[in-house]
Amino acid sequence: MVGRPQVLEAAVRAIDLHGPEATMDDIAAAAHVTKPIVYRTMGDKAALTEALSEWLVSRIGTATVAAMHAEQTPRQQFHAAVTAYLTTIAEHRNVFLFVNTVGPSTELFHRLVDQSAAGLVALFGDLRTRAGLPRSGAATWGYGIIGAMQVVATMWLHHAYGEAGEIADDITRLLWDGAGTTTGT
Amino acid sequence: MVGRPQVLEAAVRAIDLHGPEATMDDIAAAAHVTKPIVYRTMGDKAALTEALSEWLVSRIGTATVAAMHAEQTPRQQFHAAVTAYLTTIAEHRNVFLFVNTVGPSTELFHRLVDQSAAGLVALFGDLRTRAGLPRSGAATWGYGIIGAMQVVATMWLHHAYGEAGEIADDITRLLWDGAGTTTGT
DNA sequence: CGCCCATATTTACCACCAGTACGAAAGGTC
DNA sequence: GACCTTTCGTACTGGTGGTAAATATGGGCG
Repeated sequence: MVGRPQVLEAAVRAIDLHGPEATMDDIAAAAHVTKPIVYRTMGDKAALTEALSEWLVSRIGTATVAAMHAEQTPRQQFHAAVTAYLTTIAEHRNVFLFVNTVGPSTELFHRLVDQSAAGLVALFGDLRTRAGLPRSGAATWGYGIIGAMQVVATMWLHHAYGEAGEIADDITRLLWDGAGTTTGT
Repeated sequence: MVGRPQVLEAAVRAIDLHGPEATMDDIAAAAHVTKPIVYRTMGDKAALTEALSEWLVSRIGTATVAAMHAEQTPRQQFHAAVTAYLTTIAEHRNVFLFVNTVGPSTELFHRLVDQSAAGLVALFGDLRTRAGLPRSGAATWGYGIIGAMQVVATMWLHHAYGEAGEIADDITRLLWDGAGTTTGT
């Protein structure tokens, strides 16, 4: 009897080995088990992907809280969170790419994005109301930040330009300071 | 003899009809032609997707120049460009979703992103050097803006929350003004 | 000990879609 | 009219997600 944890761990191993194109058979083989077992345990590929996403998000979360300190300014905390995100996905590069294999026009994508955005929405919802802005716009901010991180990270992994810290500098200048204010226009 | 324009137009029609899951057979049928013809004309699905992306980008471009005016402030121009982007993809919703079916861990995705980012990189590269920032960071800004627009647009099309103008307001507050400066922290 | 049933697992399959080989037909040339 | 070239359609392959039916495994009971 093989459970979710084993299959998940096997999936990570298979994806580390075969890259983001790892197939369900590869994952089953890595778990020393056959495909129907994987399907009985995990549901379908979307569910497995969702589980892997949660696995990644949790890693990013712990890396983030480890990097953020109370005495930092909000901007410094934002920068630390971005750096934690980048270094974590770099460590689990293939899993990140596998999770991001899901096309943006799928139901799973919407769930994953809404899930990831939830924390940001709560955070910026409060900040916005305190600043007199309608709370509703926080959703757009959440989506925007998720999307920006996603694409920057993907292209960064692909082109390998710059260090994580430099990339985090520029992301912070864009998302926190704003492109317009940074360039003085 | 059927050429690229006809196939492209047929692809748009087929995708409008069948949604973003339209298959190569659907497109061939819409062109009143068989699949090998489509492949001889367009190469493969990636090439067709790339052509559709260029088609969309060009529409967005004309909508953008129509919406931007010289007497506007840079911020107003940015807002107008975002609004043009959103309204254009809303008109061609399924084509947008089809193009975004391509997984972010593919070669095509990287090309499309680099392509779309090129203009932004040139623009913000100049602005950044004028502001004393290293030009290199413009790539990250380009990727970030592309990603933010992509995900916000996808979720907006899916959830249909708010008007294009409102979404553009919030995107502008995020990407132009900055989340930190807008919320006063 | 031997039989039988329930459960767990594998084998073997289907459906679907991108991409292509090969044959048929059409049209031009001598 | 016969031959050749070019163009197109049919029918296939390969590979992947997903599943149904056959099969092994193990435990209770006569």
